[in-house]
Parts: sequence; C-alpha cells; structure tokens
Amino acid sequence: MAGRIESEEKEQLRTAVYAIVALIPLGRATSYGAIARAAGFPQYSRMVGRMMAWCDSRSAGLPAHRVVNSQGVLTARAVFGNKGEMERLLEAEGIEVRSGRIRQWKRVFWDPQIEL
DNA sequence: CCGATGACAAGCA
DNA sequence: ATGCTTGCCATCG
Repeated sequence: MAGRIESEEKEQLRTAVYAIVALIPLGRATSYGAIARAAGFPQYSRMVGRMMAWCDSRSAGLPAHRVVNSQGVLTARAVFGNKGEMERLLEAEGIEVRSGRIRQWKRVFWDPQIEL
C-alpha cells in the first residue's frame, strides 16, 4: 500500500523490533534485515537500525550488541560509546570478533523467522 | 525545498 | 573480495 510507512505501522514495527531483540539467545546474534523480515517489514532494515539508535537499548535491557549487519559486521560500535564495548560484550558471550566482524557468522547467526 | 548522511540490504560487474 | 547502484525512511543543514 503506502509507499511511506504509516505511523500505525511504525508503532507496530517498533514493538516487534524490541520484542525480537529481547529474544535473541545468549551467544547468538542476528541482523537488521532479519529482524525487519520477522517483524513483517522486509524493506525497513534501515529503520530497524535507526530505532535501535534512538532508544538507549542498554538501559532498556535489550541485548542490542547482538544486532549487526547482514555480513556480521559490528556497524554499531560508534553508538556503543566506542572503545570496543560492543566487542567486549559479544566476546564475553563466546562470540569471536575479528576486525570488527563476527567470526563463524553463519553459525552464530540467529534467524528469528526459523528459530522462533 | 533539496541534498547528504546513516546501527542496512541485495544485486551486479 | 571490492566497489557501485538502487531501494527505504528519518534527520539535519
């Protein structure tokens, strides 16, 4: 329908995004696109990232560090107060990070559609 | 109002 | 693997 996102859908997307992120298992990670698809808005991967940046997901209790781009790259490091805090959180869960990218991405990736 | 930018993604050369 | 292009939407100067 709408080429633009309706405010009602935006609310729906926001709710779904946070709910899905909260379900990401420890030691696993997913991508913006995967979350967008699971939320029912396949083309709003960019919006997902934007929403994560808006709210302070950490104080909201959301494991935002488990959300990376489709290639397993930690594109959110800057928002995590940098200093490799995002990496630290991931490695503390057993996820190997090399050069800002998750190793064994195919194995670590958690698809909310399939595994949910 | 318009162009650039950004926690993105998929396709193609 | 690298780099460019297009699609999407909100923010900013």
